[in-house]
Amino acid sequence: MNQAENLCSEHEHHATDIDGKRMTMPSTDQLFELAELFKMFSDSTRIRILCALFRQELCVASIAELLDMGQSAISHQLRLLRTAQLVKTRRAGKSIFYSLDDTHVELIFEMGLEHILEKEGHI
Amino acid sequence: MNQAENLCSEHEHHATDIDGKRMTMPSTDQLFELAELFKMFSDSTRIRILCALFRQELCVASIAELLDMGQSAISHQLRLLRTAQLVKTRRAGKSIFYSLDDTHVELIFEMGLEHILEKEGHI
DNA sequence: TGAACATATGAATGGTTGTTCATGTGTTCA
DNA sequence: TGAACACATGAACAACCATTCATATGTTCA
Repeated sequence: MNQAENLCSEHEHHATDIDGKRMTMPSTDQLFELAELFKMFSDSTRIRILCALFRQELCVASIAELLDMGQSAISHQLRLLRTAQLVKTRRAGKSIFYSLDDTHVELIFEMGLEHILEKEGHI
Repeated sequence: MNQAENLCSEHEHHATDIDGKRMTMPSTDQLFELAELFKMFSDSTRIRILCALFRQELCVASIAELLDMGQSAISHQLRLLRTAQLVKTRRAGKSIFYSLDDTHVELIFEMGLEHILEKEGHI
């Protein structure tokens, strides 16, 4: 029996400096915000919208047609993306064009795809 | 009135080559997988778990204590992270140690934090 | 101005999800 | 072996969420 195995029973839980670690972690508030950001990427519809906007700005009807979904559903999701400051709008006549409002989104997506490809290789 | 404003009425929706764009987008399946990945980051508890694992491997009880949550709740979340191949396990006696199983997670988080900081600056 | 169009939004709904409680599985050691 | 410990897991419940339907807002143009 080595020493590490015993620490749990002594309520130290194998961690030598839990309080110290907590201090170096991003604040709970920041991690909550981070979760909120990734929540925007956690839905297929929103991901497809953002991905479509990588290439060019698009109006709502274009996005709806591209994703083969109702205008209302798209509009609701765009509102969330707008609130998260991931997209911005520009009005042109009756249409409203949406475009990306963040330089990190593409990079984040790229690394997400790398993860997927890496894990697929292991199957 | 310029030409662009009219395209919506003609059901072209301002996009010159919608079909072409669809082909260059990642497949719907891939984007679904991508959403599933980001879904793992879309919860505060899971984010905090992963963040705690950046520094060192931890057993379940340590994580529960660190996050001030019940053991069962942590265990359920760890199961999801395991299924997503984001963490791996190592048994040591009665304890089971969890550690990160992906090199992209930290990079993705870093860019997420950059996004947050950038947007905070604009308020 | 008013009809047609593009988009936004509130309410309702079915599906999903995170936590808790109770219990099961696997390990250690006296 | 069996008690104590560490963790996993199934069921239940409440909270949340994405879509749809109906309708409202804002724009263009005849």
